[in-house]
Amino acid sequence: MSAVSPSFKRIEVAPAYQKVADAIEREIVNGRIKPDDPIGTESQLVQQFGVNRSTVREGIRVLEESGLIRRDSSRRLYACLPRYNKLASRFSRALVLHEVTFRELFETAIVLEIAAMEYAVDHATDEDIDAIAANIVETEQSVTNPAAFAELDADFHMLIAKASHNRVLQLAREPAGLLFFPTTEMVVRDVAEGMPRLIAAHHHLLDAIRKRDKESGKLWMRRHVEDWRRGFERAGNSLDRPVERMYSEHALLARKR
Amino acid sequence: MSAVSPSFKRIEVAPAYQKVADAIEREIVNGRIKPDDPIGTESQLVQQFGVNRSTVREGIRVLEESGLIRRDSSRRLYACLPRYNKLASRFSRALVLHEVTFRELFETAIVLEIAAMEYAVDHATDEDIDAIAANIVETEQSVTNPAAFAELDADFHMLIAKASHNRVLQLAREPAGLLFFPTTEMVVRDVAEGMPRLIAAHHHLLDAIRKRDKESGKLWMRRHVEDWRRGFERAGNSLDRPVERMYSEHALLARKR
DNA sequence: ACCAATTTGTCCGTATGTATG
DNA sequence: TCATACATACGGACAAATTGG
Repeated sequence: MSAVSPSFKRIEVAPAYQKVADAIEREIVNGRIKPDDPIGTESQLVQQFGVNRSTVREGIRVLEESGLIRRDSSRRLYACLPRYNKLASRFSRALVLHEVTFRELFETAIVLEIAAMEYAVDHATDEDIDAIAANIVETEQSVTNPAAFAELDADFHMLIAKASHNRVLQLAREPAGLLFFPTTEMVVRDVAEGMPRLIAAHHHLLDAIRKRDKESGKLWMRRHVEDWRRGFERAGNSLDRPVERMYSEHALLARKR
Repeated sequence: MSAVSPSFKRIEVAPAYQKVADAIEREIVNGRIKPDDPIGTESQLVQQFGVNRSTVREGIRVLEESGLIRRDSSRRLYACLPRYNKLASRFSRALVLHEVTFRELFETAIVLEIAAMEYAVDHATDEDIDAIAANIVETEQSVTNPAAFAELDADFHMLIAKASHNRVLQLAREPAGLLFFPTTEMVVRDVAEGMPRLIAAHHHLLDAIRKRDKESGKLWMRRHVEDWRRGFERAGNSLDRPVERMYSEHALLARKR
């Protein structure tokens, strides 16, 4: 039927604001615009793209939300690296909306925490170890304040992940961690032996890192997370209950600047 | 000094478009607006919030980008659940921009893939098994096409994760997977025995699921991922090389609708 | 299949507050 | 302190697309 086969290129049809966002995104992802490079003022973008200011602004909002650009104190635009924390809370929010269960959270957290511990034993620096030790001291001093205690427990596990010096692992464990560790407060409130057991476990984990004893580290992390599960169930919760919407609000506070 | 302690509440100061976005987000996260519920037209939102339409539109762009609302074919606004895929590609892009190394990717992927396999052995349904079997048949038929072959390998691991019936794990492994598996194409091009070894491993993994043999499943998955690493290095790459920007473009194609 | 009403995408002009030099 | 540049927000406008008769 066709006399010739023209093989036209696909016509790109997208709203103007999207094209603006894509164009700037491309420059950043390709590295032609580096982090902290200025993007230019809105008026300049208006001129460069030949679209209206409102259109440029919509495109900018998209990039701000995805964390590729930010505004400094003077609201000038700069490129930046997406913050892990922000990405992780988006992730967490999605998990809550999908109504995942604590079992799913637990199953994932246990492997990621053990992996973080394994690599922390290999790669922890003296600074990492000092930070973890300081965290344990603080934790021991906050046994009368379950909320602060739970916060410090979350920090402990974050420090372990940081000590692994594996950013992918750090990023992968954070969404589950954001939802997982707030329950610590509930557990230590309801289970009397919760706090001392947790502190003892943290000591053993730090010791394992100091001694570069990988097997001991993995073992104690497994016990530690399993302990959380027992406490969670002893506090009267079922692992098959979905993560409640309430938690998301708690967890999402972190992302507010 | 102070005669009275007034204890005023913190004054919330934020741009109008942000308040619009936050207000709608709150309704969705709280569940008062459920997925697929209509959000209303821009004009309605203008009336309800008492702000300008441009302001409403900026707020909408933010929520669209974060995946909480979408527009259907008629561009009407609906609430929706954030898609895993979109979140994962944002994550992957961040990893690329942070210039993480293949070692970090590999260390994380190996624990997540093994965990996915472990739970897949427990929870895979007949449908899951059929889908995996079909994938293997397709893979065997595409040994002459490395690109399609690599794509099917990525699908295989996605199917394993799906068979785990753990959405947190599915979500956690996807960002690393998006960056990890595109390299399969490179490996099977450069290493002659790559394809048959990969296919054999997939067969063993499927067998393990069928026989509900968790130890065999974990063992073969470990071998399989280690095999990738050997192939990667044999193809002349260093694990300590950062994931290149190029890969991101490849991986990001997935998110385009 | 045609038409009227609605809605979105985009644009223009303007006012206001604020940051910077 | 003042002036300038800039971000935020507003009101109004119009064409194209979509909807619902």
